[in-house]
Amino acid sequence: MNKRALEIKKSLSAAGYRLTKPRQAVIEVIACARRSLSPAEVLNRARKRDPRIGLATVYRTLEMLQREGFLDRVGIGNQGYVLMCAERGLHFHLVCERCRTVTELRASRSLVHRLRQSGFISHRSAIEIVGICARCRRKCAA
Amino acid sequence: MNKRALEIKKSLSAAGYRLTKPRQAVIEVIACARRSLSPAEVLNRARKRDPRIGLATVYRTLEMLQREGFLDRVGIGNQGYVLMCAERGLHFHLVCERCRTVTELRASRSLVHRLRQSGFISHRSAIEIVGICARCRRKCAA
DNA sequence: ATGAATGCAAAGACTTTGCACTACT
DNA sequence: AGTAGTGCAAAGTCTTTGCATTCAT
Repeated sequence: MNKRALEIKKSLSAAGYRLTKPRQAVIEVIACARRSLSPAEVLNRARKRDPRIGLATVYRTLEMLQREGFLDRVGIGNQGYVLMCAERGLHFHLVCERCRTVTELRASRSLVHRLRQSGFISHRSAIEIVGICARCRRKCAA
Repeated sequence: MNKRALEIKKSLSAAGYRLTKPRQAVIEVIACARRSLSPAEVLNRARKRDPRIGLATVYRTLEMLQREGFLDRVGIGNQGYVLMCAERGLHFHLVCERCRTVTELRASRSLVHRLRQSGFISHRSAIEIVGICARCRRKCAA
C-alpha cells in the first residue's frame, strides 16, 4: 500500500469524507502513477481495483481531490490530465508532452520572493512547464 | 493599428500564409487584449471587425498562431484560453483566475539554468501561474 | 438507519471536420 | 486562374448532471 495514499485517505476521512471503494481505488491509482493520467486512464486503472466504478465517479473524485489540494490538473493541448503532488511548497512540474512523465523541481527562493512582491497570490503549489523530457529527446535524436 | 499585430501579420505573410480578413481580425483582437480570452470571446470581438467570421475559423486561426509561436494557450479549470505573448524568452504568465488579467514576469537566469541542466526542453516560452492578482485580492478584502 | 456517494444514461459544453463556396495572391 | 482559406452544420470528444439505488458510518 502506497504511503501517500494512506496519508490522503486519513486526511479525507478526518475531513468528513466517506472512504468508499471507488474513492480508494482512484486515490491509490493516482498515488502510484509515475506520470500524469487522463480521467479515462484513471478509470481503466481504477477498474482493476474496483471493476464497478464509473467514469462519473472518477470525475467527481478527481474534483474533490483537487479541491482538497492533493491533486493538480495539467493541460496538454485541450485535454485535461491529473497528477498527484508530492512537494508541499511552490514547485514546478516538468511535464513531458510525449510520455507525460512528470518531474518535480523546487522553486527558488527568489521566484517566491518576486511573486510575493508582485502582489499575486497563487494557492496552487504546482506550476506546470510543458516540454520534452531528456529521455524522449534522446529517443527522438536516435 | 497595434504594432505587435503588424509584426505578426508581416511574419505570417512572409511564411506564406494568406492575410485574409478573418485572420487579421483575430490577430488584432488578440494583440489588443489585456487579458486572456476564450475562443468564444475572440469570436465576439472579431465580429466587430469582420461580422462574417465563424467560430471554426477562430479555432483554425488560433491553432495556426500557436503553431507559429505567437500565441499561448492557458488552462483555467477545463476551459482553454488564449493570449498573445509579448516576451520572447522564458517567462511566467501570472493569470488571475478571477479577472483573467495576465501579467508577464521574466524568468530568472537560475531557473533557465536549472531547467537546462535537467535535460528538459520546453519550446513554449510561457509558464502559467494561476492565482489571484493584487487588484482582485484588494476587492475581495473590501 | 440514513444520507452521502454511486452508476447509469442523458444532457451539455467545447472543439474538430467535411464540403461547397469565396477571395487572396 | 488557381488554391488556400472560409462558413456552415454535423460529428466527435470530454465533462457534468439527474435520479433511483447502494453502502459507509
